[in-house]
Amino acid sequence: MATIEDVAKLAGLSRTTVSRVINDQPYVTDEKRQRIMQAMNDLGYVPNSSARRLRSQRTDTIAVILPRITNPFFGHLIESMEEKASEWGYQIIVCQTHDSKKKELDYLQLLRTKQVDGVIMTSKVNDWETIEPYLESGPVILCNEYMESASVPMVHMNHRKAAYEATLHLIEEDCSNIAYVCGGAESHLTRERWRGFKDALSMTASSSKEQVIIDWGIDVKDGQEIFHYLKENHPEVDGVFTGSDEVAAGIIYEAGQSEWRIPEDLAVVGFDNQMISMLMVPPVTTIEQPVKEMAAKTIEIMVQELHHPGVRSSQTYIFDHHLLLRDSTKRKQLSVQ
Amino acid sequence: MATIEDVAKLAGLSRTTVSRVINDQPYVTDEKRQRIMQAMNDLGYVPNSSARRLRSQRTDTIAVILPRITNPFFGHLIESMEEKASEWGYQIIVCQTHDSKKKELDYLQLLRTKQVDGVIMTSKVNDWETIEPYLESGPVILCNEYMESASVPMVHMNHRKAAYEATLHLIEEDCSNIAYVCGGAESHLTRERWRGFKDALSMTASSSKEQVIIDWGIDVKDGQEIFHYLKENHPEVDGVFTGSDEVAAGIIYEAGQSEWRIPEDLAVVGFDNQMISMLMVPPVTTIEQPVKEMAAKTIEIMVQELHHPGVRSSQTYIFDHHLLLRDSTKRKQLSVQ
DNA sequence: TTGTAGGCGTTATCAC
DNA sequence: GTGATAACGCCTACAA
Repeated sequence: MATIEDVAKLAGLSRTTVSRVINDQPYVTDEKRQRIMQAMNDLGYVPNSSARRLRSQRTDTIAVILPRITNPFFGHLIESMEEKASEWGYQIIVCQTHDSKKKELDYLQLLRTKQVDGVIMTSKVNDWETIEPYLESGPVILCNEYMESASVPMVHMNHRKAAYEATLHLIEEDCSNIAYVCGGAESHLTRERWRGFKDALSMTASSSKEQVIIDWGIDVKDGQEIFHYLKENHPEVDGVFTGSDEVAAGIIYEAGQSEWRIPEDLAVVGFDNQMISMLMVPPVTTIEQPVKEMAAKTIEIMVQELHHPGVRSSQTYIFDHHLLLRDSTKRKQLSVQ
Repeated sequence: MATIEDVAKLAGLSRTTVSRVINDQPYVTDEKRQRIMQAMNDLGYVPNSSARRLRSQRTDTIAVILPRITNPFFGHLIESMEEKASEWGYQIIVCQTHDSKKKELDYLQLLRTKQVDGVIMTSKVNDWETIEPYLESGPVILCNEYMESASVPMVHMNHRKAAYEATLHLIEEDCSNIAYVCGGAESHLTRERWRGFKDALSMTASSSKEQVIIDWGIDVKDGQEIFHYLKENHPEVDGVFTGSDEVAAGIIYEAGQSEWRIPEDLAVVGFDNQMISMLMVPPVTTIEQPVKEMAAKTIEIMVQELHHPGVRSSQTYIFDHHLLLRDSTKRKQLSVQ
């Protein structure tokens, strides 16, 4: 590997001057600049990034913590983040926790060891008290996941309101026994959805029966099992609010296998407006999140914090959801027909 | 930020001894080891990774180049790679090219600037001649995408054979006008599939009509458009081989909207065995790739190359596919019923 | 068993 | 305009 020293020698100049050329600085005659460029070319020189990092104390890299990238919501989120970040000259490193507290901390450690300049958390499994000490080492931003009291910037949707609207919709479609399905790690986001769900239920005088709650629904497979669980143990349930389109799809798929009719026998609401929610038969009523916008805003804040360190903001940006009504909940119109 | 020097001072010892403790080396009395650990704790010391990288000339990071992470096939691939890599203490950085030649080269450049120790290419948009010079800077492995003549290790399926089998299956199901759909960048992988497709067709005396080829099918939306394209321009087509489950899903969805029957009016084959292929109505016949195994093997080779540099192998590992027969192609049995 | 000192490749500071 | 020189934080001969 050629170093800056080699270039300097070949060009018959000093490292300093070469460095100036590399970094597009002034105070170099055109003639020497040419000579140096030539030398760099001849040697196939490229600046060593480890050395630059050590010297500049910056890595131009951002860590994004998420549960698993195969969850399409996070896939889309990180895709958008990567695009935006690269516009600013930053790299993204993907940190999958698989909901492990240890892994999450390992990844936060990247901030301490200066392998990344900042961390974006799209999920959170450790307590905030455990995470807080890491803030000293660099900016941390919460995107998607959030908390009550902000000590860091947060970018997210109002999940409580979203869940509220979705549940209300189920009620309006004459569901009288609505099950609640969530999954993944216990989190504020999940609690917010739960609150929204309860808010809606409390609007109605009904719900005599005991509430059916399922907290282990993450993917399609879980959805399939959940259907059978409901069928066996809670045949009275006629509506389900799920925290993900994948779970909703699993339920609907298995319902089809068992010759249940959706939405007549069971209305289903998903979350995230993934492709799959449109493709299912029947298509799934779901909640759309402005993923790109949230990703862009998050990167924007991060870049700002990195460019103006010390100005630690803790602003919160809340985005609007959009309830997409589809056939998986269309009970009234169907019965009229 | 505390440095090794600070720790040494606080413990009343030298940097060397501290370094020994950090790296779990022998020749340190237990007592001093304790003292140093204490000091590290008190100062909240963590080794600076940029310095380590510069010193050791290693980054413990691997770049994975792919078109887009929201394509589930690549999502699963990178998920498995990340898991395996982290077992070996390596990080993965995600490099989405979006099929841009420039981006691909930018990412390969990471190898030159020593930001990563090695590169895994799961797709390839530039010519091999363009890529070859980068091999000097570190190991490059092809996973999924491949070439005729190997100068680097390759891990992949036999796409020709897979396409052959899938097409043969369509023929056996009495499809007489089979359209071929592929997408993304022109690549060897695509060409191999095309060959397999032709191999199968050449087995039959039929196919009087001109071949219908569509080369712009990547995702669900494309699939939807392709359906309409076929409906308008090639109503004689009664079978489609697609290079992706997403495209297949799009076709099937739109066929449903137009009241076409699948597979009676049109049989559809997908690729990759994504969740969606099982969930569609009807479920989609598809080709399963051993994603986890390929990912694991790729990381294994990479780690080996990194641990024993110089021994540049160019071994090829070919994995078997598995054709999953589902209802989207079940024409014969249906007509018998 | 411990410490000294040099260097990994850059860039910033200060002289010239 | 240009060039010495000193860091950045760490590891590792080599010496003691």
